[in-house]
Amino acid sequence: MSNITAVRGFKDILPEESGKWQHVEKIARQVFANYGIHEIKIPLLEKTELFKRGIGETTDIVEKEMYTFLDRGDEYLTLRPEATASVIRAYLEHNMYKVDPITKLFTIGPMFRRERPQKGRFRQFHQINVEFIGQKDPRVDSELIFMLAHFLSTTGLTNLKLEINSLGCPECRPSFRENIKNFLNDREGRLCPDCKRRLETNPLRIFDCKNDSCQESIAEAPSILEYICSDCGDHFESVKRYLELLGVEYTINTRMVRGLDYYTQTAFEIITESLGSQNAIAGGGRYDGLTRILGGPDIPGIGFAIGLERLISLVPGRDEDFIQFPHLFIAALGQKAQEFSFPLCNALRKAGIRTEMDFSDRSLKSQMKRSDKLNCLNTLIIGEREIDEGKAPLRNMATKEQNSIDIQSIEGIIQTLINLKQ
RNA sequence: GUGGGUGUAGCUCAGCUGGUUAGAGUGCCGGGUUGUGGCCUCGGAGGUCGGGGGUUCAAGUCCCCUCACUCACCCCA
Repeated sequence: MSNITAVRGFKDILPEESGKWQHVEKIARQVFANYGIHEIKIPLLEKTELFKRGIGETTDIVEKEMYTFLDRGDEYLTLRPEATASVIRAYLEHNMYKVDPITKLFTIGPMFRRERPQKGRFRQFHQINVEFIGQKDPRVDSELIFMLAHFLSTTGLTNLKLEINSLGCPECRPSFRENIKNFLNDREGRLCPDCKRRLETNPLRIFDCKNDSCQESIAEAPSILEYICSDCGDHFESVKRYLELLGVEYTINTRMVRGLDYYTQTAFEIITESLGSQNAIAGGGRYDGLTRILGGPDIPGIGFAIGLERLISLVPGRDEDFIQFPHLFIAALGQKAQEFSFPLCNALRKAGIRTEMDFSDRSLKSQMKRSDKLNCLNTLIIGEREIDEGKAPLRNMATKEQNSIDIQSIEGIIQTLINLKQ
């Protein structure tokens, strides 16, 4: 019988990697707290309708990437492909806007998209999401981006690039879309097959194509920024001004389009050179129409998602730099010492001292080897002789210094080791 | 969904044009005298050569199918 393996595109995060994950999540919680953002935990499973309406029926995510199933012949459910729709659903469902018109939320967890796996892209992947709901002020856009940059640099990332754009609003986007379509219709012969198809489905996507001929065709194309209405234009100008005020460097990428239909006005991405073709480590934008689409009142919002796998792969430092080594290894020699050490070991742990020991009663040499392998800071050697004398050598594994410590009482040993820790 | 690459010990890989009991490094376990780790040294365990079929006296090595992983397209975090 063959072995059962993990599902394609679903990854185990192994113990040696988890230190880095915890480190990054800890920084996230600390940074977010400074900006008054509170954690919300939302379900992994939602009614399919939520994503169809929220993300958009014709997006790639909804058309071909969702894990959807019929629940006991009753209703269609979907493993969430992104978090914003769920956060807004919860926000509306609990009437949070009535308690406080300004809400800042974050959530951390897995997302599911059935794409072909490749470098930096998995079918189950993790995101950190932040949503600022209830404010339209361009300063909100700018401080959200400022905070994202703050967070990423705190994790140690460098050489990141911020790109921003404005996608306009339901008032002004359609006219731009028509214009691009007309512009490209004349040049259809030079477009790649994919882009010919996009001409009908989503002409804005042609901006993203990497094909040289398509890029040439579109080089002269009008920019969306020439078409957005004055409200959107003013908003974008203010966002840029406030970014400058906050000292955030950016470049304008008029070709950036986003894959989810709910975005309006400000859109942004953080990209890196060092990740291969999946180069976006974070992305987001404003979604002022989303609450209405989901059946609520008209409430503006803006947010972003960070790809945790991508982020963590760029965090400097080796995996082992993020794990906590034991303070102490107890090498117990012989029956009597083992009997003495077992309760001692667990009393030390209870007192906050990371302690390890070995039950196999092996030679001191192999117990020392194990202490070394576990990277224990100190080793306490206890044999019959030590128990009789009430004193035992405590070896500092780095300096090789050995000091005799009192082992008359467990309380005494705990106190000695706590003092040593400081 | 479409292409390319790769699948040999826990891990990283070697195995020339098919030829006797499949190798190395690393990791693991144990020794190198009586109670002290890292270095060195000796020994040991560990592989249905991804799976299935075929060609052949003989296949890890050639052919076909299949699966998995991986990179790219696509899309996005």
